[in-house]
Amino acid sequence: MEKKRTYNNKQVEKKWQERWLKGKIYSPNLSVPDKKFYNLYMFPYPSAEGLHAGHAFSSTGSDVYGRFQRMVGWNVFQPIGYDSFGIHSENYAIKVGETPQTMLKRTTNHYERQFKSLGHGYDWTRTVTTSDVDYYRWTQWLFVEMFKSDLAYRKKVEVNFCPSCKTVLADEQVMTPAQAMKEPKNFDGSPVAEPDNARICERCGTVVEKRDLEQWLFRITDYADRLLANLAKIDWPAKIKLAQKNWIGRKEGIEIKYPILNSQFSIAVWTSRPDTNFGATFIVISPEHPDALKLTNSDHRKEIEDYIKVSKNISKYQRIAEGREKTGAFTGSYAVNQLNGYKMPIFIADFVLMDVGTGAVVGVPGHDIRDFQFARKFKIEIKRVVIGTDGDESEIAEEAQVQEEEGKMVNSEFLNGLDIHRATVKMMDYLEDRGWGKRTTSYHLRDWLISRQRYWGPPIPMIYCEFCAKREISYFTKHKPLITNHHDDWSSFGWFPEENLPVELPVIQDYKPEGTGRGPLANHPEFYRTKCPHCGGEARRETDVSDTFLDSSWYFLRYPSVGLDVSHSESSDLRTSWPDRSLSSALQRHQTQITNHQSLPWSQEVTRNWLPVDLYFGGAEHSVLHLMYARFVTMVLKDLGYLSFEEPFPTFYAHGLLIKDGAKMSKSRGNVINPDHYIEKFGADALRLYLMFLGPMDAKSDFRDSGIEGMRKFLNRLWETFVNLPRTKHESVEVLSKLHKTVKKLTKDISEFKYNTSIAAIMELVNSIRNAGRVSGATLNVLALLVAPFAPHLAEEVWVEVLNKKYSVHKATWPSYDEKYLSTDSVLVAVQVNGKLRGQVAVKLDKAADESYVVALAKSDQKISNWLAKGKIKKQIYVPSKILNFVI
RNA sequence: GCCGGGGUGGCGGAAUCGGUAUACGCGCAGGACUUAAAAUCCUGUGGUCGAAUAGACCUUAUGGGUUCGAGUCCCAUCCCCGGCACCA
Repeated sequence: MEKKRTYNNKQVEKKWQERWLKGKIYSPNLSVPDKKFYNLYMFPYPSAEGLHAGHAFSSTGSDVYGRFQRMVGWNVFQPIGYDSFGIHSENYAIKVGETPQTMLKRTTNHYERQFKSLGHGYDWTRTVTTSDVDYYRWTQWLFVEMFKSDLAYRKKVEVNFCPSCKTVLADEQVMTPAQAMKEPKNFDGSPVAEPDNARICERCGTVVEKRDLEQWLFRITDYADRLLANLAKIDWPAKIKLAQKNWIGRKEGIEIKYPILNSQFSIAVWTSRPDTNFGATFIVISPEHPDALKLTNSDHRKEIEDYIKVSKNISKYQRIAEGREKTGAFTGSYAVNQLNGYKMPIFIADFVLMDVGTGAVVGVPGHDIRDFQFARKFKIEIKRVVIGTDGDESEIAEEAQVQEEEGKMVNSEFLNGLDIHRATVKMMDYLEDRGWGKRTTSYHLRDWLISRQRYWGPPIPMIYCEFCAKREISYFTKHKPLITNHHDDWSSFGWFPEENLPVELPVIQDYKPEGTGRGPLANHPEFYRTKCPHCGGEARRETDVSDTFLDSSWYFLRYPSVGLDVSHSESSDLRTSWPDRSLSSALQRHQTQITNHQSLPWSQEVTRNWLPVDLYFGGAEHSVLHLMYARFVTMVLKDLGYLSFEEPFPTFYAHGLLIKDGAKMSKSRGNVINPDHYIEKFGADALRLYLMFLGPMDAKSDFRDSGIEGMRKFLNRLWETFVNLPRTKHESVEVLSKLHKTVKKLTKDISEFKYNTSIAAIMELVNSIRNAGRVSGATLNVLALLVAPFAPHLAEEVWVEVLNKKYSVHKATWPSYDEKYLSTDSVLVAVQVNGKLRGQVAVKLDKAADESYVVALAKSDQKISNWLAKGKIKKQIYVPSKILNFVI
């Protein structure tokens, strides 16, 4: 009797992990551009001691795909790194009472050990850590390029400020409690007034405040149209594209100027619905509107001033909260609707926001719910100018009668009878012809706020010289902007980029934020004191650091070039990749410099061969943050001539969320899963299989401890199958057929990320083999390959040790669907179900048998009887459809 | 409110083109092995009625429709999840 070998998962997994690393199995030669597959997993930010189960879930999903691609013949490059700069890591360092440097040294080691213990096929010779000076000098370089392109500028802006994190947040980082999945809390501990409408810090859940601060911004809005248009070209989940589309929020409209009665002034409003303008009966402007007081009559001054004062103390988010009673105050002046001479009273009301449109709204109460509510309250005339689909022509007295969507124009002179969409176009033409309005497009997207008043980030590499500022000298005095030319809409005087990068982040002890509106570096003269690059006089470095999302906006460009000495010139010519449109001379000079080059953050050759990313695998929570910023940065780099493509991730797959026992994992629930525990107890293969078996990759998956036991059992049975099941030369028909089907199913399912059904199919196959009680070596070969993406350690062990192969299973070729098992007969059968004739089935066996049976639709049993009588049906048998394929 | 995606056993979830609904796994029940337990293996397992491993009826959120045939297609209703939202 053969001696039973039992499966020691711990020993096997450790052995192969070491061998893979030593043999550099997963470190491809990137100078081979053929059949390249850049498989990218969204790198984690270290804000805890190590990985949580969500990382294990999503990274395994990415790894399975990478391993599969490798087996079907692609040269797969699968890197990993750490998004270690930024607020998440800094907050964690503060929490554990360490410097970020100390904390990261420990935790990134832990992350690395965990990633390795999961058995992922990462290229450990090419990793990226965004807080390494080798990396962030290039993040700073990117900032400088932005500045030189005139895409970076300073502006005093009303910013979101988190009093707990003591920093400014981008709009995208401010969320509702539901979005952030956090309980809202006030900084001072007081109860949150309207928790559902609160806007909180994405990171800590504190209700954000509004502050006016001078900040650096990137002109992402200049790229709004391109970001929108390109969505059609990329293969991303529809919901992510939709989120980006909504976030960009492009709307065609028109800016209309209304003269003010008895005054030389006019008021500009923006509207997307000029068609209803004959029904306009009032104007509302925002309390922050610069002309608010100018438009106010002396006898209304007191009232208006009081109103503005009160509205200042209400947060923006409360102001626009739905269902809130309208408030407002009359300025005493009127604007004239030149279409019909109507005198429209001008009000100030807080529901109008200064940063939307022109900060002024024309009120059409008959056809806008919000305007209707306002008109009701202030007893303003309500005119009907549209008859909706309900045909109602009566006076509009109820909110339900307010028709916003569809209809035909009435009471609108030259528009009468037109459908509202055609009327809109006609009205725009009319207004433009007379010079009363101008078509403009409005966007929801705002410029990207880059500055952070924090310590743990790349110092913004800019220098401010007061002396030069006074003399109105700046970088742009000598240099032309490379891309756009906005520098005259902000004062760039005194600002110069640091050419000698990196600007190193000093190691300081007092790195915690103070909430003063300035970063901790502002307390360190040894950092900020410097010389002006222009006049050589005393100057001051910028002490803000850049947003974390700048670090992660380009990391995928870095990976393939890690370890290459790219600071020497590569004689490659980028000219072919230059944009066709006419270039400014400044940009042309710049591109000549690139070609001749100087240093770059990446090798041009490797980048040309390996980018863009072939599959980007990550979470949907970055829909409008990282995924938008990375696209923007890539477009800019393309325009500057550094890259030949403008979409970094042509294919993106968004994985779902991992929950535990039906609830979201959280520390307060005490249901956070540490993958280490499960790897220790069940092994990495069991954990991988279980995580992938839970459910569809893109849905919420529910982790239950009892389930993983089953996977361990399955792995043992699998091992038994390889080692102890009696061998045979002739495989049974059942097993062959099943094997056949499984190969086919997996090939399709894995490429569509249907991992759970893939694993189920493998289990079925194994059950079928074990029921047969014997197995052929050929079948085992195929089985090992099928299992390999999911349970790489076990697959490797049986491949090399049991099946005596000389090379790694991951270098083996994925099995193909072999047609030779198929018969060439063809029969036409009638199917009986439960003794009743249920239809005629033509079963063709000449080609792929198990997919090509065709159900011929018989209109009735009578018809089948007829067919039978006429001999059209050659054979009538009872066929349980489950075994239909075998009967064939 | 608008725009997406869903609703299938005790649970996670399967089901190409409309063709025996509930694959695979968990759980549960019974059995084998064992002094016993664990582990392992075998059998059963949608519901109701039924002594039944006889048989019948019902069953994919609810109600209707198309079809020889509907989880799947169409209409209506209810519920859940995600995105957007006084955006002019």
